[in-house]
Amino acid sequence: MPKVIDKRTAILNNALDLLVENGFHNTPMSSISKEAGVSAGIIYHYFDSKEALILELYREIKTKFMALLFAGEPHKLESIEAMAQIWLNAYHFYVSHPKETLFLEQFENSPYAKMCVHEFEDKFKPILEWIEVQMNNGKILNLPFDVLNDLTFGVALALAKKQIAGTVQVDDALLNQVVKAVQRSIQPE
Amino acid sequence: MPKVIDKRTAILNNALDLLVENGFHNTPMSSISKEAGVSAGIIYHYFDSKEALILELYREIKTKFMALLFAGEPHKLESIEAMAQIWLNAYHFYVSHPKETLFLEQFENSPYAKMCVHEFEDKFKPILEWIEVQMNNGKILNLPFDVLNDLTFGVALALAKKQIAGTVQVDDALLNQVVKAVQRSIQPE
DNA sequence: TATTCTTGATTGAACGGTCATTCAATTTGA
DNA sequence: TCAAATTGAATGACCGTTCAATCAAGAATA
Repeated sequence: MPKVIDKRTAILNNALDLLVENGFHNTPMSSISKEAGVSAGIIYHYFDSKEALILELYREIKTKFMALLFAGEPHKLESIEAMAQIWLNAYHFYVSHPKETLFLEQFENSPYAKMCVHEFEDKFKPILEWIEVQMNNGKILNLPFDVLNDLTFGVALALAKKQIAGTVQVDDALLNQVVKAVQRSIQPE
Repeated sequence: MPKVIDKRTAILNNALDLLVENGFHNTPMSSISKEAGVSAGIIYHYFDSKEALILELYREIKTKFMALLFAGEPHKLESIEAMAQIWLNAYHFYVSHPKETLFLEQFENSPYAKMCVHEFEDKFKPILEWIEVQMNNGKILNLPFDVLNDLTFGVALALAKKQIAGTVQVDDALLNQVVKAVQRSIQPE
């Protein structure tokens, strides 16, 4: 029985680099195989198609992201502090995994998105319930979840993308200011 | 001398529809010509290449957006009200020009972006100066411009995209709440 | 131990489809 | 009559995918 996973992960790793660098459509399978040091055909031994390869990459990255999102046991924290914890978890994932972040962005803004974003929806259930409780307690503005998302995590992503691009230098003081601004925006006056 | 501009704008209009619907790379020139009711070759009479066509579309849309962004003479308004005015201008452009908005998004998240986004940078000069004044007066948090942007216009864009996608229904009351939330986030406590 | 056997891994040339672009020929309209 | 507009078939490049052939290595056999 031959090795296994080495070549598969080599393919995935190099695919990530190239897909982020050149975009999905300007990344030929041939360039992925070349960069990974394997033959053109072998990719089709591990993946059904280019699309399947990209979907698999998405699933792996998104799973890793989800795991880190709820790190630090935010459910044990009180009220608005839990939100700050999750917000910072998201932000730190983004800036410490730039390639993964840019991949997720490209993926979720592509036609592929429809095919499997729903797979991760139920991971958000606990956070949705938590938000409902906070709203009922008057701790958080009573807004649709998607709108709250734009006001909070959307800002984290946008800021991280600027940091990744080098457009802004985000130090701890600035990050703190932004967290407070985000909290202020979603709290009743 | 034959007509002129009809065919050119027919090409641009149909290109916009198709590029937004199918993405840049899944929109063959042949489909654009077919949809516009012209022959395949004529596009190259009006545009040097597919890339040139896309760049031209971007320039026209971005120019239209910029013009509307500063409508209502916000410079005559006081303080934080001006910001709300511009914010609403942006939001209303987005929701009333969904195809244009999705095109801008796709364009600015593509490799094309580097080629001409800088062309519109100086249009922002006046707003930058206005912000500096507000900061010095303690009306706005002293944050880098890009960060302020994410906290304000980034939210407008994200919300508009959800509205376009039909994910959330944004009525005037909700919009008002969001504007206030955004204002709160960038004001010193 | 030495020799097949077997099965998955691996190769890379070749196929087929798509698409941006070209251009010789034709049409249009002043 | 001329120049610009227009056509659409042809060209050539690119790229996803296939596949017949080869390889590698453990299992079975002698």
